[in-house]
Amino acid sequence: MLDLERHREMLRQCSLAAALETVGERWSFLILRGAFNGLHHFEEFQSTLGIARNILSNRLARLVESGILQRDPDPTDRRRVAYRLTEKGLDLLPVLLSLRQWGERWVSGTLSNPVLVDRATRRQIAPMAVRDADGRPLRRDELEWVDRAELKEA
Amino acid sequence: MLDLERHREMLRQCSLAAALETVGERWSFLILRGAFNGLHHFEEFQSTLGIARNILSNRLARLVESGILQRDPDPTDRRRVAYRLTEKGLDLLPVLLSLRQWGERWVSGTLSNPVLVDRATRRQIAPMAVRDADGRPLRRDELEWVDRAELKEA
DNA sequence: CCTATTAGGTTGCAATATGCAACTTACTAG
DNA sequence: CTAGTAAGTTGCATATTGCAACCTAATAGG
Repeated sequence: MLDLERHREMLRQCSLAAALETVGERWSFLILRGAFNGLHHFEEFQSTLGIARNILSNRLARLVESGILQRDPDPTDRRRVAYRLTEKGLDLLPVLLSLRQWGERWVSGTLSNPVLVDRATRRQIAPMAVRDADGRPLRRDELEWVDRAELKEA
Repeated sequence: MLDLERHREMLRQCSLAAALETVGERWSFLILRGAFNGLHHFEEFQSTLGIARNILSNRLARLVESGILQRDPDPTDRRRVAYRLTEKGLDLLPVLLSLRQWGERWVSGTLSNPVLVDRATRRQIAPMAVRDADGRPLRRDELEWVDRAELKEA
């Protein structure tokens, strides 16, 4: 497995691979979904997800280690530990929503619950979409991949 | 905070697990990244990703089976097979971009390449963000999770 | 204080999944 | 007819996951 380590280093330069290194393991994303929905404690994650305790222990440790969750011992009950999302973890929300919307549309067919709303207007958020710099949604035929070097014009 | 039974019910209705079922396996997403960047053939995926041939074979089969890729035998060279994204697969672009942007910002620190632009203006697309129904980006403190049933107010 | 229960783990072991190298099968090019 | 190429498959080693039982430190109740 030495080559595997070397390969991981190579892939670290691609930010997608880098992202998957930290959140691409089995269960990691479901744990994060739980965290976004207000779960904080080991036993809560364990019972709602039905994940094996050793795997949960391992994943929480890795998520903490990579700065996505923070581990806060409860001062009023020293057995308890609260896991909560850091800024880095909270910033995964667009990923989570995109994936959820895709699953909703193409796999499960059912509308997910709960739903995110604009607190002020109580209106549901827009579907995640690729948009231009002004926020206008772009169709796929309006998109093109270019080398970053060619971007300098204008 | 909501009780555990309620969480259990929420998590059951969430389509995230369904999505992860089909694209959450190791390598699947990196294969899709390749497909989005123009790879089509077995040997191309194999050599650019460095993935084991048997695993690649298995993942391609699963992605085809779940309708994310389609397998097109090349009529001019009957050894060759082109794997290309279906509508369902192409619709994963927001997920891929969100994840890539997160990795760029929080993990790799380096800017990814290539980059998506609006074909007409040559301007780079906006970062993936949570937006209200009118397309305005929302800060995290403007967001709230609500039960879908409470949404009915026009 | 003594005991039961709870929270958050760890351990040992079986079942799966992954990784690697070598091999195969069908073509195709020369 | 031969060499090479594309897309796999096979056998076997290593890693990861899942399960159940166990452990330890803290409470909670009487």
